[in-house]
Amino acid sequence: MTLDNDPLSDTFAALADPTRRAILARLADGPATVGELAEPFPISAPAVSRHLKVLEHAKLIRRVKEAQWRRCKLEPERLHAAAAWIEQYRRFWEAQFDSLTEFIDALKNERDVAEERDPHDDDGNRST
Amino acid sequence: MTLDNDPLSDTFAALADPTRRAILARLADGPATVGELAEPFPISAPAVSRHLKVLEHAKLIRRVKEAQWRRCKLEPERLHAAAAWIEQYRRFWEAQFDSLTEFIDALKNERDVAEERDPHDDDGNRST
DNA sequence: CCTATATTTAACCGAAACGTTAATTAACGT
DNA sequence: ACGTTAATTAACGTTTCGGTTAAATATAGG
Repeated sequence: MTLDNDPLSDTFAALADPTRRAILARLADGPATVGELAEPFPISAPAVSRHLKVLEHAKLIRRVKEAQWRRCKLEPERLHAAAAWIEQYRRFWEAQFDSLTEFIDALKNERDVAEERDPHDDDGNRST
Repeated sequence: MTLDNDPLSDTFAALADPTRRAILARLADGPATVGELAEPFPISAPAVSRHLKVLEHAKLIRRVKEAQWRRCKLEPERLHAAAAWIEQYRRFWEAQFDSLTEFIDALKNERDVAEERDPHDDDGNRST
């Protein structure tokens, strides 16, 4: 639902795409232009542009015009809201598990994949 | 449906639907049968069944057969993973904001809506 | 003004999401 | 065995999503 649903749905929908998550991860290292963001991905510029529009609509990023570039910048407020929503269930997993390290590892792996070239390969661990 | 993508995509995609979030919220109060879960929603039983299948595929719930019922139960591990992923960005929002209460309020609102009758209500909490 | 660069919009396509109703499977109670 | 209840699967339609290429827009700079 691209229309103005509830913010939480927009946030989670935006996060449901690995390319968009990779874009956010890259943006966590600092602002970047659309071209810089598009460079690692094997998809066309319009496709990236649309991903950015989704992220912007979800208010996960903000784009500021700068000459002929649009510099993108992380906007963490909605991530905060999403985390707060999930945190409701903290008592559940705390009651059952306590293994945090594997999740940290998993997200680090995804981060590496994003930093590389191919964002839609989940177990594509590789070395350089 | 989401064929075997990465788990994180499945998790966020599952959370992107307000009906499914409401189902999870209800399940946070304890296990329930499909019929019990379907009752508050104005959609058909097959639609609910499919939502449950999405949640089960994403491993956010588990269904155990019990006579002619299928009791659904929250499975928090993937929520944990999703929270862990988002937590990467904690430093960003901590650097910029500190208003936590409004998010708590927002999720309470969504919870109320779910508990009521109509799960697809948008809570326009903030301006713009 | 003209051109190169950066990015978006338009038009289109196939696949997936989400809803429906009708039919089906499974288990219970009598 | 039969009928009832619980839930799913089948078949179908509409909308959204994610990708493409081609065209449009905007800005910098000779």
